[in-house]
Order: sequence, then C-alpha cells, then structure tokens
Amino acid sequence: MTTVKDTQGRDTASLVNPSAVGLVAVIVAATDGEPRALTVQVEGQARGRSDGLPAGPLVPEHPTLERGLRAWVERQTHQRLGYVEQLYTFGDRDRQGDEAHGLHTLSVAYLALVREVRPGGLAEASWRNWYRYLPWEDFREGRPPALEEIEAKLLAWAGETADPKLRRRREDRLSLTFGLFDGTWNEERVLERYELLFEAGLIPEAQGQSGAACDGAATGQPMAFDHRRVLATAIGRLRGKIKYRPVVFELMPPTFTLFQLQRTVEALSGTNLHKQNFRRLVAQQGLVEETEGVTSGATGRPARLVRFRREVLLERPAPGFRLRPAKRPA
Amino acid sequence: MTTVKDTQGRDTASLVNPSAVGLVAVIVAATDGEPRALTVQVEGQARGRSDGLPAGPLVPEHPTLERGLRAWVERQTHQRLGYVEQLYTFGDRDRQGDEAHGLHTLSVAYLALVREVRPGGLAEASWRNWYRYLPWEDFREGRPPALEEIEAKLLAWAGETADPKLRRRREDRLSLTFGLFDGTWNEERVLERYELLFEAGLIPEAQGQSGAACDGAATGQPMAFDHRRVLATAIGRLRGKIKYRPVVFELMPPTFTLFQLQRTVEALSGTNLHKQNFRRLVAQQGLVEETEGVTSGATGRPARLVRFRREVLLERPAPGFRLRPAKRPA
DNA sequence: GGCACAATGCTCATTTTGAGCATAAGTGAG
DNA sequence: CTCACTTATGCTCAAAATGAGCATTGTGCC
Repeated sequence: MTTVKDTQGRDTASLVNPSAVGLVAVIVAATDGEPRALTVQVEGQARGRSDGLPAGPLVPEHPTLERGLRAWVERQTHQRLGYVEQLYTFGDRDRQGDEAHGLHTLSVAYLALVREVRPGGLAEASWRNWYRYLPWEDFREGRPPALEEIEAKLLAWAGETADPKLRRRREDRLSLTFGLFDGTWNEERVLERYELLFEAGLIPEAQGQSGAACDGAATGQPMAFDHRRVLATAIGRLRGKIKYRPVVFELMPPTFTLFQLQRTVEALSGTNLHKQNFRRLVAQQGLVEETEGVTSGATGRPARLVRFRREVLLERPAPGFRLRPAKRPA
Repeated sequence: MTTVKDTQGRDTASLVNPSAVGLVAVIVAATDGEPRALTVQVEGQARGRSDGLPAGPLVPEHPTLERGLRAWVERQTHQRLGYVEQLYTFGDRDRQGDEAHGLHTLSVAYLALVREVRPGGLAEASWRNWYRYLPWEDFREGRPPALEEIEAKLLAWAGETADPKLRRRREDRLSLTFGLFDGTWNEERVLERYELLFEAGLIPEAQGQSGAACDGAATGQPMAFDHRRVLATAIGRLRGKIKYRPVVFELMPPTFTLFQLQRTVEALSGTNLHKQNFRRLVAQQGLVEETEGVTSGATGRPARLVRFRREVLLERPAPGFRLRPAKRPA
C-alpha cells in the first residue's frame, strides 16, 4: 500500500474525514426559442414542495463521476445526455441546506445539453424556462422590469452600511455585476449577480435573512437547497462557452434554419443579436452546411435548412460565436 | 429535518456512501521568465520518491473548500495565496493511484497564482519548471525536440489497431490535439494531449501499460498519482484564462517592465509573441500605468517600469490578453 | 396583382490585427 | 571617445474582422 506524507510529515494517504458526496445536474434544452432546465419536485424545505434540480448520490460502482451521472440521469429521466461537462464542486458548509449528519457535504455539479425534450419519463420531472428562476437575466425584450425593484433594493443595501470602505466595495460590486452606475451589463456574470442578491438578502433561500426580500416577482422563483446557485453557475458558464466553442448545436435538431439557431443563442445569452451579422459569422466560420430542405407553412420567405458541420470539431480553432449585441429598435 | 426524494421516490437526502475527499493545489509562480509549480516529495509509488503536488485532506472545520485549501497551503508552505480558483474534481476510480480503502476517492483540485517565490517553508517543497513534466508543451524555442519521438510513437499507436473506425478516431484525435497532419497547435489543449499520451501508454504513471513507453526524456518526468494530469488541467485552464482575464498580473511583482510581462505570458502559453503588438495591446487595453522608475544595469536601453491598474478589474469587459503568436525568425 | 413578412445579399465606414521599419538610449570593447 | 550591440519605443501600412444598414427576393394572403 502506498503511503503519502504531506510536507509536515503527517500521513494523509487515506484522507480521513469521509464526506457525503452528491451529484447535481443542470440539464439544458432549448425549444421554441426558450432556454429550459429539467427540474424535479422536492419535498421539505419550509414552504412545502419546491422545484429542484435532478440530484442523486455518488454511486461507487461507476468508474468516473461523469459516467455515474449519465447513468442515473438517463435512468431517472429517460433523457439521453449528449454533451456533459463538469461545472463546479460546491462545498460550503452553510449553503447546502442539509446539515443533518456530521459529514461534510459536497455536491459535484454538471452541465448537460440535450437535443430533444421528451415529455419526461417521470411525472415529477418537468422542463422550465430558466428565466423563471432568474428573471433579471433576460434582456431579449429589453431591460427586464424586475431590475427596477432589484436595483433599488441593492442600492439600499449598499447604503445601509456605515463603514465607508465596505460601502465602497459594495458599490463597486454593484457596478461590476449589475452595471449599476455605468449602465454596463456583462451577460456572463450570472453567478456573481446571484451571489450579490443572496448576500443582500434578496434571495428567500438565504435562511435567517431579514424578511425584507423582494416579493418574488422581481427575484424569481426559489429553488430547493442552493440549486439556484447551481443553475446560475451553469448559465454563466454556458453563456461564456458558446462564444468560443460550437456547443449550441448540441441543443439544435439535426436540421434547422439560421434564424432558429440565432434564436437559440439569444435565448441562452439573454440578448438580441444583429441578424445579418450573425449569419455572416456562421457562414464565414463554416459552422453549418446547407441541406436540400426549406421551411414552409410559416409566413415570409421560406428559409433554407442547414445542419451542423461536425467536421469543424476537428478543425483548427474550433470556433463558437462571438456574440455581438444589436441595438434594440424599441 | 428535511427529506428529499429523488424522482424514483427513493430517499437521497443523506447521500449515503461516504467518500474520501482530498484537496490538491497547483500553485503557480513565474520567475525569471519560467513557469513554475510548487512540488513536494512523495514517498511510495514504485520507484521510491517522486514529485507530487501539495495535497491534503478536506478539513471539515472550514466553511468553504477554498478557505480550507488556503488555510492548509499557507500553513504548510508558508506561501500566501493570492488568486485561487477551483479547477476540477477528479473522481476516476482507477486513476487516483490509491485504492486501499473501500471508499470512493475524490480530489478537488485548485489553481493558485502567487507572486513571490519564497525559498519554501519546507525543505521538501520546491519550485519546479512545469515543462519538466510536460516538455512537449514548450514552443518558445521552436518546436520542442520531444515531439519527434512522441509523434512517431503516437502514429504507431494509431496504426496498431485493426479496426478502421477506431483507427480513424485515433488519427482525428492526433490531428486535433497534436496537429499531427495539419501542423496546427492549440496551446490550450494541454489536458487532451496528456490524456492521449496516457491512453497511448506513453506515460509511465499508467500502470499495467506496455513497457514500450518513451525513455522519459521525451515524455517528461513523472509525478506521483495522477498529479501530472492535474498539472495539465491547470496549465490548460491558465492558458485559456489569460486571454480574457487579467490574471497574469497575479504573478508579477508590484512593478515590472512590459517585456517582463510579455515573458511571463509567453512562459505560461509556451509560445512567443510579437513584441510591438503585445505592448500595443497592453497599452490600448489600459492594463498598466507608468511609474517613475526605469530599469538599469542590464544591457540595452532601460525600460520604463509599470504597474497593474487594479481599476481595470472594475471596468467593463475586464480584458485579458488575446495571444498572437509571432513568426519565429529561426 | 398588391401586401406584409421573413430570408438573403451586399455595402461601407470603422476597428482590430499582423508584420515590419526606424529611432532612441544605454552598456561594453577597443 | 566612438563604434558595435542590445533592448525599448514609436509609427506605418495593408489585410481582416466588425457593426450598422439598405436593397432584393420568395412566399402566403387577400
């Protein structure tokens, strides 16, 4: 048996202190131009049932974490997972929402992208528009109305401290994440925004917070445990990733129009894009190839159906999309 | 107490199956234009002692994983950690190198960037040029000689299978990761290259492999357990990150010249950059501001000393470097 | 045929890159 | 003291990538 000593000479081989480890999955699909996550019903947690992400224990039988995750998700939801990527491992003692046993609790979170939305193997599993939980993240229809109330409360939170340094720090964070003073918005900072709201006590999941939270319309629907945090992590990661890796195609049907593709990218990023430039980009990058088919039935000129060129995965820079927000006419 | 049922109705609240969890740290510094990682001596493992990354158990006392990591690294190595980021959680059953106990073993790996290279609190800890372990990743002096031998062996590996589909897949991977047929090299695919070498049996750490591995000069010095894999993950992540976040500055002294900065970026990315364009980029992005000082003593015209503009962290796109490889004159 | 509505094609002014040339300012040798 | 050499800095120029729009082309519907 191998022996390891850390640099102090203590034996660390066995890594004592066994911990409880769980897996959580953010399973994403995009249908009808809306970004959706697969959710399940979770009991307990103060107000009866609430939505949660599919989660399960780490099963020792599986050779790798990812394989374990694939196995039980596919069994549980009858949803075959295509693209899977590890997101983050959460281990905060006070954020897990489950402190019953003495073990340290970890959750290893994964992001999965799936193509089709089956009705759901289980009655309790359902697809939900992810902006239901994070309404301030959707800028497709212009600035989300939820932001008015949120900004007011955040400003109040920043102002409620006497310490000028702390106050300054809070204001800097408001500026950086919500673009509060300079009107800037970086769509990738989803987690930072959520965490800020959490700290400011605007997230009901934060136990022991002052009851002065938003009424829920503005700060979205809660989820069980810290699952909204996991969801926020997933969205942020995905928004970043589509810019430099062609992962959106994992969400598209075998054949689609450029505009459907654009709608999907917009759904994920929560912004609108300039149509002509978007298609120029896609064409130029050689991400798709034309098929015979065209759309029909809908109003307007029929669109050509295209399909993803799998070969690009083998080509040089393996590009994604660099998002370029369009000015909204409204 | 809360109760959670998964979608099958089984109770998953307690996430049974306790696991052993360890923390591993890739602590990076850059001195004299060389990228270095902090290593410790590890006993056991076939051939006596070998280099390993600082690792320790997850201590339940700490509120978060990151805090726990910071605490024991600082205590163990007397090295204060600045920037810390979670890298990845490894949980392969057969890659951990430690299967003594029945528990599933996880390692949560972190990447840390530090500014100064203290002589090392412990005699057993030492800074090592990271290319010692991954020599094929350094293109600063032109194509690494190690690649000749590696490519030959990889081609042989691809060719040794009869199944044409598998063979095709292997060749595609060689092309994608090592640019074998199209001469392309993506410096971020460090992990993919390492894993390919591992699968091809060219990495001594792979137990039960055919002894036909490279002699070590080409495939670098081994590390304990799967620590080279962790290191490869860290390098790949860091190479990607410096392109869009100003993290290099975590490695720089308070004041430095633009050329030192360039050397550091080059050290990390393993490529050479076009000098004039590099400084134009840095200037234009407003990443640094001038100081009074200039260098002296060395040969050549003295260079102005600059310092990182911390404010950029609060500014809009929070840019990093977009690396642009320069043509090597040689 | 005439409309309304998307899908497509193309233009044009800016910026952003990639590559170099030219000059400036020290050090060390003879 | 001057020349040779070395590294730091300034600047130029052509090519490619972006950001915004205008113009045309097919279709389904009165």
